[in-house]
Amino acid sequence: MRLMVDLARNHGHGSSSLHVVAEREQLPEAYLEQLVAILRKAGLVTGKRGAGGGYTLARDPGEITAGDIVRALEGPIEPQVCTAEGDPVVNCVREQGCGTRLVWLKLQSTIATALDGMTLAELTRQTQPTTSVAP
Amino acid sequence: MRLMVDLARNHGHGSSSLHVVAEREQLPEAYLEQLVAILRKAGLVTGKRGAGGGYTLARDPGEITAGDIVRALEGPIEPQVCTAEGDPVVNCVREQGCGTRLVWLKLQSTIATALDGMTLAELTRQTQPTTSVAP
DNA sequence: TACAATTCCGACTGTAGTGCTCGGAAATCC
DNA sequence: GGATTTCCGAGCACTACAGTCGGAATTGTA
Repeated sequence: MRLMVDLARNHGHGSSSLHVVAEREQLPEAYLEQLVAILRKAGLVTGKRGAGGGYTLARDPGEITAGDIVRALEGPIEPQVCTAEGDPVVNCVREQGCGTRLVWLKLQSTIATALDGMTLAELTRQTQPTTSVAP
Repeated sequence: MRLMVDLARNHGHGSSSLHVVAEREQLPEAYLEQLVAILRKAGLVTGKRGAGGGYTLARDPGEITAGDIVRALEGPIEPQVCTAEGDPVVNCVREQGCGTRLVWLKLQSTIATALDGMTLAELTRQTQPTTSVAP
């Protein structure tokens, strides 16, 4: 998440190497490498190899939501297996009788709505960069 | 959760033993025992020992929310440690600069609102019992 | 009073996810 | 050719979750 917001902040100024991002965000570089691989496969970022390379957002910051990122990294939003996003009810034998399915369904849609409603553009707008850049 | 809804359904008809609940809800009794101990310590249910004993909701089903149950079993609602419910920001050094704290804060309040808005009474009203009882 | 039912309690186990490390191969720029 | 950087796979420590087990304390009833 922090990685993506960082990339969003630098969107339009070329690509950022993980090394730089890791330093800016105080995150372990080796770990980011692993995460960004998933984000790349999900089509959220694009990587460029070699010296001067790095990563860039694949879409405009206004077109990427927190939901996109969460889904890429953690799979479909499902408080319980029986309430997986979009899929038909397949894992639960109880369906009708289950007194709690309603809770998880409601929760799932609430969470999804909240996450899908926040774009990276908004997040960069509403927060300060971690290290201030000279003017 | 299923346990609590089951108790709510039987509220006003004496106490239910875990043995019976476990059978009705198809849940492992030994496991329920452990969970109900937590719920009891949280003041959500009361237990009565001995033959004919069992558990009862400590309050009216309309006075117990899904949020109460989740908080009892899983602790405060916090998508991230730095966004624990109610507490002042204490775990995060980044505070201002963190581009993602907003996401978790929003998520936390959304989830809490959703869970706190569902009472056991509503859940029993909107669902069928797992095994139908003869009239 | 004995017995059965039932809560109460603590310790233990297996599995999966999360955050993180390491070593190395491939591409790209200078 | 060398530095930079992405790409890839394997592995590790920790924690939470779901579940089991054995046994002690309490209470109603025959």
